[in-house]
Amino acid sequence: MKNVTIADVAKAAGVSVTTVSRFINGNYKKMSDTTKQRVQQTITNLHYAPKASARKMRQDFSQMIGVVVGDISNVFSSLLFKGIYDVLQPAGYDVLLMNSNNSLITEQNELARLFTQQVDGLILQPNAKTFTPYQQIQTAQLPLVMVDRETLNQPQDVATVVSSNFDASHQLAVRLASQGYQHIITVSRTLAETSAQSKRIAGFTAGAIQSQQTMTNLETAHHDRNWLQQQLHSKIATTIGKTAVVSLMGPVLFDLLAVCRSLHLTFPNDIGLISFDDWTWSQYVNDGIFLLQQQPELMGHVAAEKLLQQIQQTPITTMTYIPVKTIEKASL
Amino acid sequence: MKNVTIADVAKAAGVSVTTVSRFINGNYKKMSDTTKQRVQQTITNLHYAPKASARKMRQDFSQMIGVVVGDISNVFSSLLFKGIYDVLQPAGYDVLLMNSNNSLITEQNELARLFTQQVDGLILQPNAKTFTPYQQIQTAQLPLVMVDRETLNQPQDVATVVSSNFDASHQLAVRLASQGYQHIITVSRTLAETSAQSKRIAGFTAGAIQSQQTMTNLETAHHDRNWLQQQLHSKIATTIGKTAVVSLMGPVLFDLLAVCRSLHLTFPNDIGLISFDDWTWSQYVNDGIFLLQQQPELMGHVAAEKLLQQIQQTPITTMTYIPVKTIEKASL
DNA sequence: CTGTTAGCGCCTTCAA
DNA sequence: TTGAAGGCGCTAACAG
Repeated sequence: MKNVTIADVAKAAGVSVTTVSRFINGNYKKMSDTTKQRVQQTITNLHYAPKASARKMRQDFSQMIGVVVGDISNVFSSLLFKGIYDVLQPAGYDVLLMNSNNSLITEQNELARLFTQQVDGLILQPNAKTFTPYQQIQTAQLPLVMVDRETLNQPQDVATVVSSNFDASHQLAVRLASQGYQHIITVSRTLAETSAQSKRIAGFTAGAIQSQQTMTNLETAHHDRNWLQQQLHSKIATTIGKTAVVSLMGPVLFDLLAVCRSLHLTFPNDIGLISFDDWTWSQYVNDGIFLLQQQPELMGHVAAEKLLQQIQQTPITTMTYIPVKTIEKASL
Repeated sequence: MKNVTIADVAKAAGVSVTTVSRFINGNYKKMSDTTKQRVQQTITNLHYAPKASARKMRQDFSQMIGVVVGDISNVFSSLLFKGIYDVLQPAGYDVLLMNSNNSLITEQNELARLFTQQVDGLILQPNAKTFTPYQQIQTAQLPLVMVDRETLNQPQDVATVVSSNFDASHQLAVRLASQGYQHIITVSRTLAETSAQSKRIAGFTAGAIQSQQTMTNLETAHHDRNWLQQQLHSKIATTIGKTAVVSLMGPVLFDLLAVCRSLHLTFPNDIGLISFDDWTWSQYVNDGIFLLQQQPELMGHVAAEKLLQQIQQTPITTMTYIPVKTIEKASL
């Protein structure tokens, strides 16, 4: 039982390949009902399935979209993908998912592969600081949507979907002041200039200046949990007034909780504890952790829709900010 | 600037298409260094990228693998995918990811699309109870690996990777008895016969019989949290002896924690609390929740490796059980 | 070491 | 309402 082609179907049905092709593509206009029936029948009999690759040769689109995320084992990425998929699949697109491991080199390699696959569009959580490595995509006229991270020197017309990280952080800082917190300590894992974390730091800094609080960031990238513990201990021990500690990404919260336990710091008594997190598990830690939550699924949704619009040449708004949700819990 | 083809490169480099083709495919054996250089140069100059679809027409493989998971927003699925991807991508395969939403209909539709895309192999977290809907895959000689769920009437030679759900549950029941627990209540969300949850129930039941404990399952699929609360309350209120409550899947643990809080049940004092969960967030709830943890990433790894072996016609062991890890915490 | 050429399966213009 | 035929970009005989 070899590969069955459109010709096989045509022969078996006693019609021409053209007719079969028309049938496949839903061009029923010029086709008698009898023919239609017969073709349909033969197709199911022979288990015929048209081959996408052959199709792609003749058309100049592939009905495939490439998605490159930073780390699919991350809740953010997987929810983002879900949002994307739920829009693209019903629209008739198959999705090639690639995982860049937050590495620019891997990412560039994957982009090359997606080019080779002739995807009709690209949704990208970029790893590079600047837009330069993505210039080629624009040059190739390939519809593109950037998600979650803004690159520097990015042309105005590049569609982008990010969280309102700066605003949410800024507002929270001001609110913290109004609740009597005089010091803010943020804890990040990486300081990549373009990362969401940097925007958050910037937001808190701006808010702290405005509200006359102190603001420090602890960068844990090259340190272990002990280091964090020491830093936190010395900061808080030597400080007068209420301190709020903010985890700038989900995984950091794990570290922070461990450290608090070791240091016998309770919240909201000893410190205020806040975290950015895209997952609500922490509502079961004590009376819950105060959360700033992105909306990755919504972001995926919006990004996919923008991509489709680009493919259909519909003009789009290029920069979209998705609000960060505040989940109020007793840790503050 | 139109599509640049292999012919364009050939012309520009002053060689034949064959030579270019050979170069692309790494057939350097019969090629002078000068030619090689020239072709390389021209390719980069022209930004040439070979088109996968044209290639696929000539070869009978696509270098693409289809993966269908139940719910990508689930930690299990996303870690599973990561495991798969980390093996397949380095091996030169691109991965088409599909999300069946745990629906058989969606899944079948997606399988059809993957056929159309002529994937070289399939990794599937199946939704059907029986193997029948997947018969066609076998008939089409398409390499296939089933993950996470066993179907009924499944041919012996179908490669499968599942967690050792039964054994882990069985052993835990026995252990519970030895710790003085006389009653086991499991809480599930669905009772799909082939689901991992059913295997777990079976394991606990077998262990309970062996150790002379009572064993009840609470099926929450068509009920709300209130119902669960009432059930649990009445069971525990009317019971003499220690009771262990087991969440059979991660999300159920959320419900259970909420219910415990409402009923003022503490663990391990009032009840023993245990959960299957593929995510370790719960270590920060009180002194941590006792966990039975699958190893989705490892499962993906193994599944992908099995698939590659099938593609290379290497004989494989068809059924593999991946051990469930026990994370001992104070909730027991 | 290099080139010529025949298809792979499908869509689409053109003709009937 | 249907069919015939060319060609999409690439690979792999086969021929130098």
